[in-house]
Amino acid sequence: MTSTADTAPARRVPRPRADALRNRERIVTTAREMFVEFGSQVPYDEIARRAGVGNATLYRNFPERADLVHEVVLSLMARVTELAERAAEEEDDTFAALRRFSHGAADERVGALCPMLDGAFDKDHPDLIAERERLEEAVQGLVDRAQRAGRLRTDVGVGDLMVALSQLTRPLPGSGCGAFDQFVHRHLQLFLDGLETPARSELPGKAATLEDLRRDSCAPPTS
Amino acid sequence: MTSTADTAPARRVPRPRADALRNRERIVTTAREMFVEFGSQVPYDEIARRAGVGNATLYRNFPERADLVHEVVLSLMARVTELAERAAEEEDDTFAALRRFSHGAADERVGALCPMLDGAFDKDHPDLIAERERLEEAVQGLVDRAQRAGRLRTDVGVGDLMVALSQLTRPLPGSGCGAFDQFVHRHLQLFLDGLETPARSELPGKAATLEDLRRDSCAPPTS
DNA sequence: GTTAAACGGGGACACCGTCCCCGGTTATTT
DNA sequence: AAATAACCGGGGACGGTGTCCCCGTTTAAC
Repeated sequence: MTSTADTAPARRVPRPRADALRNRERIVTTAREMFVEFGSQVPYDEIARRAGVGNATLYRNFPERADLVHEVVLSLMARVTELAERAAEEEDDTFAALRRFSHGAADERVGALCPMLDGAFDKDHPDLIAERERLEEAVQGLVDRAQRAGRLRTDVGVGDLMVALSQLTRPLPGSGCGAFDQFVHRHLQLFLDGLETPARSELPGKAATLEDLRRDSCAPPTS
Repeated sequence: MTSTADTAPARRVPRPRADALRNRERIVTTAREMFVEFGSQVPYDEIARRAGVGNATLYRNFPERADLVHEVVLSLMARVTELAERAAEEEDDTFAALRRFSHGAADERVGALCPMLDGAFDKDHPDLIAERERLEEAVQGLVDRAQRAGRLRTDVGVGDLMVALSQLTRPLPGSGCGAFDQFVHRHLQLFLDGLETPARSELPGKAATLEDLRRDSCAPPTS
């Protein structure tokens, strides 16, 4: 299937084995789920077990935990960005686009992005900056459109949406069961209802941009 | 052992030392904060350090971790219950009462109740059941009143409110900083706006009672 | 069929949280 | 104010757990 135009260089065969690729994919997927559920400090061996691979495979693919976190965050951001872009493209109603994006992001467990905030990996990696800019642009576009159309209250920002989205979609710790998944979309829907115009109350504080999040989230906890 | 009945009129020393009581109080308060921030598995020594007491004092007061969790949950539930009762009593506007309670509960970090769900302590303790009934009654009263007054949409239940409240007020893992505190009340306010009548959208699923929560949240994750 | 990369499990090492012991301190009693 | 006993707090040993490597086996690729 992968008919990549590799005119074999004289050096070595650049083809990784098929099962190796499959395992790597399984690991990233599993890690994303477990990061959301238990945080990015979840034991390596647990990830390996749930992914159905040996722990050595995990260590071979991601010698540093930061590598794995990086990969997970990157893949998730890409998926969420695509969600935002497609929602903007395919929905005429600006607020419906926002709803669609939000529910989609919830399904993707966008809460997994919170390891971005605990300094356990390189926030300034080029890949990450690039992907982040795409994401910001896409979501900011959704917000702007809805606000310009007078459907979304103007006292909220992208940061508000993303943080609330993360919070509402996080599973309760310990309970591995999906019992709360049924609530996630209910509560998200209620939150979105609150975002719609006309505004029903005055909000404390000020609208949060993604810039605000990055800046404020780096305070050392104890020092 | 100590002389029992002949010298002292009271058989037991009726007075624990003043600083002992003070320390115990400090411990519970600190533990509540740290449970919210890091979960109920936070190291004992850390709690002691932040509370400004020696670790031995902590172990002397709460030999089992379950004892400490029990105490924290109980005190938190009591405070939240009181919030609900006072809100119902002092606010004429039914929806304003709901708002006041919700923001108060957010300040109390009601998200700390989620350790209730990881089986790390006795859910069936008499004290706990009693306090839980008081809490349910109080909050249910707020909800009923607002719904009967036509201010609160009727497709939501107490469970929806409590779960969303917990989710929105949970601090992000790792980031010990309170940078997100400023967002909590904003997002809660937005959520509450979504709860008000008239309903702006149709919710998926069905209204959640507290009964639903208790039943669904006890599935063993992996064992 | 041959080759070598990839796999998976077992186990040693190191780190961290738990828990106890004991000298010093502080509140209470006369 | 001095005596007394309970309480406090830090240091350190023990045990558990996560990390990481080694090696025999499997499996995809040629």
